[in-house]
Amino acid sequence: MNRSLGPLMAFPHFSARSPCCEKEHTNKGAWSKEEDDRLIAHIRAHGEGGWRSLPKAAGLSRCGKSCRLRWINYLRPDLKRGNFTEEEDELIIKLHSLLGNKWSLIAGSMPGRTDNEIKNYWNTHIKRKLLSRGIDPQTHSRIPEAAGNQMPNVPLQGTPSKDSPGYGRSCFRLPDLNLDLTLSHDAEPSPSSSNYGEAAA
DNA sequence: AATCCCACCAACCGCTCCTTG
DNA sequence: GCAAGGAGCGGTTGGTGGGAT
Repeated sequence: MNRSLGPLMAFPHFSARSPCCEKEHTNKGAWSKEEDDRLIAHIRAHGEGGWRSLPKAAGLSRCGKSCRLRWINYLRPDLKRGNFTEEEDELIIKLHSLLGNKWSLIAGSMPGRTDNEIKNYWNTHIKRKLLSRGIDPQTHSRIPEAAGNQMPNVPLQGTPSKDSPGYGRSCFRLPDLNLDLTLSHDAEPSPSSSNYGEAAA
């Protein structure tokens, strides 16, 4: 991580934030079947949200963040799981070239897949796949010494960054991809933004 | 059979963003 | 406009299983 940490990092005990939970009294590590069942039962009864208070209400000795992660990445009923298809591979590559490491945005375009799953898959499979094609996984441009003819060295268009003007509200397009990604805080998820399946085909 | 190495992935950590009062 | 707290995100770590030696 290369975020500006500020002077407080030298003095962690002066953190401006209280911890999200009392770590001495929370379980860590792998979830047991019983914990999963409790979490599922609670969310079925009360719905998602209120993660901070959920552990107590559900009778779990877990941090709220941990509960949220477990639900989103593993317990949610609409998860697809299983191997990624070749089409999904290509879609991830294209979306990553467009959006960078915005895993949640990429996951938003891939129903049934989670940001964590995609991130892991990227780091373990796709990075290597691109390198073997002579493509830099971060820039999506050709690696000079591995020059082949796999891909024209086209500069990326509109790869967003927090420092770029209009971040979060811009429209990005990729020439060979039939995408119209309008990123807007107040935009409704529109059917027109769900044509990624066609684009990947 | 033992051990080492590597790939995979669930989960954690620390940060920023967003909402609310 | 500001501060505080909750939610969400992305990077990283650690445990585990399988293949190689």
